[in-house]
Amino acid sequence: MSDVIKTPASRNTQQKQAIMAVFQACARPLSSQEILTLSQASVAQLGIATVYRNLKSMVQDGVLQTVSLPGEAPRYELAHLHHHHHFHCRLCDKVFDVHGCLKGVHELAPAGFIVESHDITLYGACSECR
Amino acid sequence: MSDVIKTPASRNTQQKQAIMAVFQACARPLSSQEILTLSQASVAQLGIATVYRNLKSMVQDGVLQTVSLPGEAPRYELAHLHHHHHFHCRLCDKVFDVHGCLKGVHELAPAGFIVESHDITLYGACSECR
DNA sequence: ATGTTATCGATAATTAAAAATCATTAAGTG
DNA sequence: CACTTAATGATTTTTAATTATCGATAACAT
Repeated sequence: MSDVIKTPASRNTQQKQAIMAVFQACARPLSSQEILTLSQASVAQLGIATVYRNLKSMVQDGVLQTVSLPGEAPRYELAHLHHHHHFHCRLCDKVFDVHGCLKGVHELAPAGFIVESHDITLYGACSECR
Repeated sequence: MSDVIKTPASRNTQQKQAIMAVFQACARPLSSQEILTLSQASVAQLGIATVYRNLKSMVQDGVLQTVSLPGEAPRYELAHLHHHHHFHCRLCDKVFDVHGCLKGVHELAPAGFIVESHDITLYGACSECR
């Protein structure tokens, strides 16, 4: 007898494929509602519970990561992107990636504080909305 | 007869005084729970509903302003402080002010985007916790 | 093609933060 | 001091996001 615990085989469902395709097509952080709406173009009867289930498993699998912005419900983006920050459009509420960073961020902290990481969020109007 | 609508007189209660005193003593953003606990040193029987009520009116009156950090419930700080950012200690969960800012923050945005404001959040260990 | 079962979709339940309710208390005016 | 009523404190309700439930469906190994 084996002590090995069988991990249940995961299935490549149309729902999961549709969600993944949306992330690759959009290339920006998406809310659960955006994911639902955008994925329903491929799988019309998709439900919100399925979106949440897949987001959770895709984060656990390291495919996606959560994006937290001030005062906002979590959004999700593809994991393993290199260091970047975010722009939140006040008009359309969409979030976009901002590439690049700034020198001296960690030196802003008061003396005696140890800085391990940082987030920068920009606010304004995106190119579509301005 | 006058068309003037009388604004109900506000009262300078012990509860409100205690809450205000806590903000002046701490000089950092506080959560509703921190405000409750700290203010109970002055007014032992203080309830959370009173904290929420006073926070709301103090924000409306422009005395306090909300501080939103990624993935966190709102904190509150005295309004009219000059431009600053925040440090969130991963160990004690307290938030501290970070004075100063960086050049070129708004130039990080993609071409065609209009940046109106920004937030910088630092994460790590505060001087007490490190 | 068939059987097993992971996953689905619809909906109910849960959770945490904030707001509403209401009888009681106390601030501040006269 | 006495009175009016804003504000309180304990509690319930609401709200919004997420999770759990469960019968039905479809992925996929055989």
